[in-house]
Amino acid sequence: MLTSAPINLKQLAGQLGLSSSTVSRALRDSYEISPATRERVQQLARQVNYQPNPIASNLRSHVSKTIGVVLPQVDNHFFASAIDGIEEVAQAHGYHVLIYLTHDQAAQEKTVASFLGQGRVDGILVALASATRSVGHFDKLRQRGLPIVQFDRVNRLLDTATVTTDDYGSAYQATEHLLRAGCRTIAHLRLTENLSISRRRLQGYHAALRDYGLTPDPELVLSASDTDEANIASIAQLLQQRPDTDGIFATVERLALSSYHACRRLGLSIPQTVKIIGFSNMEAASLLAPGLTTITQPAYAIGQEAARILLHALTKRRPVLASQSLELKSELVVRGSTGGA
Amino acid sequence: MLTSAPINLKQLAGQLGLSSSTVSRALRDSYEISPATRERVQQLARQVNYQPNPIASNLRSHVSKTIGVVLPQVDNHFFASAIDGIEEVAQAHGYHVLIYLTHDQAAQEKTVASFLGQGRVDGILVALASATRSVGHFDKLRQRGLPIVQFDRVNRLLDTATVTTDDYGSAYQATEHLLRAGCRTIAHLRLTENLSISRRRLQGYHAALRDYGLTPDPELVLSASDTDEANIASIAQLLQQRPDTDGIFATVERLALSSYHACRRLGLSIPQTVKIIGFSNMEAASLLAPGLTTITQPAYAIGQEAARILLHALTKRRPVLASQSLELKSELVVRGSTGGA
DNA sequence: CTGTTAGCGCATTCAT
DNA sequence: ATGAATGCGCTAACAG
Repeated sequence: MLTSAPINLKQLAGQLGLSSSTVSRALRDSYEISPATRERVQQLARQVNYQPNPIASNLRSHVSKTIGVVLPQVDNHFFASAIDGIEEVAQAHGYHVLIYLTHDQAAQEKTVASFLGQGRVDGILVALASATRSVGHFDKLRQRGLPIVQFDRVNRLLDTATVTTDDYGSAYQATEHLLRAGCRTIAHLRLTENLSISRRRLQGYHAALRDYGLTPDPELVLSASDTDEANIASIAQLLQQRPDTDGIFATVERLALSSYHACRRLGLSIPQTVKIIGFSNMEAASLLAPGLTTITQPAYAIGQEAARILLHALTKRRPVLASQSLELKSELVVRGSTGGA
Repeated sequence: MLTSAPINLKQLAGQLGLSSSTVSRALRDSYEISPATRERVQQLARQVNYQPNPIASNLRSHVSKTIGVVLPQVDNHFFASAIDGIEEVAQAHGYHVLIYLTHDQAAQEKTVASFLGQGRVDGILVALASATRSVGHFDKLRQRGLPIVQFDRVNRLLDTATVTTDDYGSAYQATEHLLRAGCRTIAHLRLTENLSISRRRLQGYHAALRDYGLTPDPELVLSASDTDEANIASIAQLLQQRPDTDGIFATVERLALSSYHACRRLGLSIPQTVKIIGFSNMEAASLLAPGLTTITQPAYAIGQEAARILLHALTKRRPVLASQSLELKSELVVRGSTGGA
């Protein structure tokens, strides 16, 4: 089926009257090659458009020039932007990006981890699934020497560099925003307990409440279910059980939207009766939604930084150190407060 | 650095007292292996957690079990959902997904095409960059026998199967929606002329205007620039030059949002003075935005179908036929007209 | 049904 | 500075 099979090293060497090993070295700028032949080789290589076979190269050298990216979802603007940043940095370094979606499921993530242990990738970028409790599947890879960087949804039990946002601070800020707007009964919607991101956001929320003289009420803290519909139902239920609820702090985009739905369904007017603030990376949300305040994470930058840390390790052949971890700032976007574009 | 190197075929064969070829065949369920030894082999393989090296396999068999996905962007809900669908189908078939972003630039796309010609992938899924004029770089791959499926942003000059939506029909429907709402001066915002998607959407718009007794006015047709800021400026300029404009039909999500921005900037009230309808796949948009009507493409399904066509070709070892092309329906979502979830 | 042999394309010894 | 030989781990052609 293949028409014009691409030229290979041996054929190139043949045309030059050299051995393939010499050509191989010349192409890789080996120091032990005369500048003259190096130039000659590289010129012909360009001329005939020689493309080294990356598979063969990989088999021999154990370098795939590929990184694996593991994400819970991509239909969420945060991860979409993160991929964008990752891809940009990877491409700039000549790396390829293999992508895997876990749909927030632990089993899926384990399967993916086993794929990643087969030598397809030189390193891994991961945002853990919210359902993940044990990180053994990734730790095994780490112990084998595969560099890993966690971002956003991280777990401290997995000893790697991490790139996160100031979850505590922005949760505090978000809660404070509602408190200043007069809210006194603020619901807290979160993904799951076992992500550090969830814990830290809850702590920020608690701290803000206390600083404003309020006592955290466990009844107002809701952990997400698997489906949007279930979440909307739980939120609606909470709002009915606690009609005094006047504020909602959603720690992820989906839950902010579900809150919107739930309020609509119950006929609660949104900025007036209940105020909603939520993490979200839809640039459109703050533009389109009246009364919705968003906390926007620097998703693109997070992707870039995570990729940079990983690629630095790969190109310098150094391990990834936990000490390289980064914490970036989120941005509170109050509707109307943003500029033009 | 690598601690416990994974076991390989030869070692496995050694432990079983068999030759590696027998083991290889037993693992691949070859018909010419006795059920007894096949069972024995597979059992030990599971026990010692043998993972075949996909790189070596690829080098030998020219099968990478990987598909390449080329996208203009991912910070756009349409493509994000499409990836989701693609990934799901790929994973179900045991395929891996390599992702490349072109940022709508032709040069980037050429580079990517050359990567894809190196044997990393068994097939390609592509949504063309809007800046792409010639498709020679992909056609070369196609001629070499690499199966390609285009989706959404397709070009007929590249003879492959395509998966698209009913661009003509939905553009007609969108324009009609504005006409019925009383609009008489409707601007048409599009990406670029050289995508069939753009042409067909423009035709649908023209047809609707004519059917309502209006003459298409070229002055109202605007092609997008490179940056959002430039687009907002052009749209604002158009709205000032033609203050009679009472409707905007944006053929892509970004342009719908830019229209929103432009109206805001000029202080035009959105459902009252100017009505906007736009293609968009933010499930949130129709929920959040007052007065914004959206046409939602079945992005997830498009991704799935495109992947299915490609994987069918790969697993059956058949070429991709243009006759396998699919056209899916879009959905017009008028604000408030949608149900609960 | 199973074993032997060969080689995918490249990078790396080891020679010279 | 260059070439010859070896093998990465696997699959396939060719025996038996």
